[in-house]
Amino acid sequence: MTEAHRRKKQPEQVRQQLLEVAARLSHEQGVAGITLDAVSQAAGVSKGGLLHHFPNKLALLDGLFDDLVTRFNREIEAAMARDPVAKGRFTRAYIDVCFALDPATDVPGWRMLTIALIAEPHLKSRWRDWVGRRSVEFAETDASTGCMLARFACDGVWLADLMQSHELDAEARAGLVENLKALSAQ
Amino acid sequence: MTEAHRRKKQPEQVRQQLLEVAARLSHEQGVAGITLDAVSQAAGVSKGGLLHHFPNKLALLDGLFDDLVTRFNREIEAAMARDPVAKGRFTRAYIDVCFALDPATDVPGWRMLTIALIAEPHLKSRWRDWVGRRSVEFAETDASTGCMLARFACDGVWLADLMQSHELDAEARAGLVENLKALSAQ
DNA sequence: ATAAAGATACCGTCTGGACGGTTTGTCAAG
DNA sequence: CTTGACAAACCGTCCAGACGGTATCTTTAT
Repeated sequence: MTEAHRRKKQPEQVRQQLLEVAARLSHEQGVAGITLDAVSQAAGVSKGGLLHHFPNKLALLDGLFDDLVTRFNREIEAAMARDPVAKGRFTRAYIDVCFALDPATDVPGWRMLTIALIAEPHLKSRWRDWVGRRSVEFAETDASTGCMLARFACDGVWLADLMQSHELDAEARAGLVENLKALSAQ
Repeated sequence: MTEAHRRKKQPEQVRQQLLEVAARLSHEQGVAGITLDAVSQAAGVSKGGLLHHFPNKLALLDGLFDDLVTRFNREIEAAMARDPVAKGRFTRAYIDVCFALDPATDVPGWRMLTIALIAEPHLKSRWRDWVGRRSVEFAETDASTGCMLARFACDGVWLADLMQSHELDAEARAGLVENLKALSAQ
């Protein structure tokens, strides 16, 4: 009842909790699982509490998008920093990050994002912006057909992970990574 | 009122009409646009009529899935029949069919399907079955890393078309096709 | 050949529940 | 004592599906 009133107020932590729960629910129950009721309840917060942090559902999806893209960006940049060769550097980072995703833990969040991306015109355009900026930024080093091809293949693998449609063992994945990296240098 | 009762009964045609309308609606209004009311009304059929053909909403999605996969299969087989070389034949057909999709007309149906695939565990497993059967069937000719890679890249391009995230002109697409086909022979 | 007897293909309304969002209230920290 | 961080009840809408019909087609019995 007044439970949450008594506990220490940690708005930032609650906000993070809400995002995590939303990602988890989308994994367990599909898109339909992301309802304000379900998210708030699973996060141990009332619906009003959720709507205090995110004024409406779209804002919640937006927050999730920001969160995940920020994380993705950070990993890409970290991977790029480790790569001494300029040509195809972005593409190799893309490959590494995509294949480093642990299907059991990381994919769920992205699964939801994909669905939201395709379903929500608003998020779709934000994603397009991200892709557009990146492709301009790395036009000098990563615009070759080989690089594009490699990145598209990453997306395909990622999609396969998402819908668990292909059974790829570690060996097959390693083989793919090797070939893709070769393409990125071409 | 009794209008539709008087018209000739054409169950198969009505069924097809319902599927077409469902695909169209998902294109125009997103997944949320696929409601029993909207589909039935746009197809010029009552809700009861729709539920006569498809006992519930999942059955409607199932029907859509069957319809589209059947069409996809037919095109794949037609493309394979035109290819004299055994090695990588399936993969090349896959490439052709994926790139032959007219983003303006064919994608809408697939867009909805993708969303449903990711969102609906039931359809997801049916898709997995299809992929599994195909990959067994063409294990001899299309199991090389190059072939797999090419097909994954197709999926990536198809995803990009779906969310209109990349601006690919005809030239870039042609270049991709060329490279992918080279990979299929490797 | 034909009429009765289903079977099939629909129609139109109703309901119960879910869901996004609002409002009002309450507690606690600064 | 004001403001931020919640709680809890509530509202309007939308939607899936149930239900009870009616009209047309098909089969069967005569």
